Amino acid sequence: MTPDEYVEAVLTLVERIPPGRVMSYGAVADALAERSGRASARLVGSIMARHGGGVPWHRVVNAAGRLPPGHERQARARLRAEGCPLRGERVDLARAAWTPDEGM
DNA sequence: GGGGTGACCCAGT
DNA sequence: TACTGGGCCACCC
Repeated sequence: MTPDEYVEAVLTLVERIPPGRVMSYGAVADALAERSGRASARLVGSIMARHGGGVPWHRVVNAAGRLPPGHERQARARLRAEGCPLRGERVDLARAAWTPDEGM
């Protein structure tokens, strides 16, 4: 799998996250690990930073439920509009976490 | 090729 | 809860 295809795989998976649900960067990396061979939360983070436009990037947060630096306001507004459980400035991962197998 | 950086993660303190 | 140290992997000098 080429790096370019890996980017596509990440974006495709992010698009499948249902409204009001979220995945952590690590969860995305882990979910793709089986199919791509490589998994790295940092890698997913950099991919979202560089190619995240065009997908619901606000549904991807870090493992602590904190929103992406520089976009907290935007992300929080969109998540709240989707009914995503928020605890202050972070997502309640216990209730909002989503995994690919839930949607299939 | 070598070294710094980042929308990360986990375990310890 | 917050901070630290180590590991991680692609990107950019």
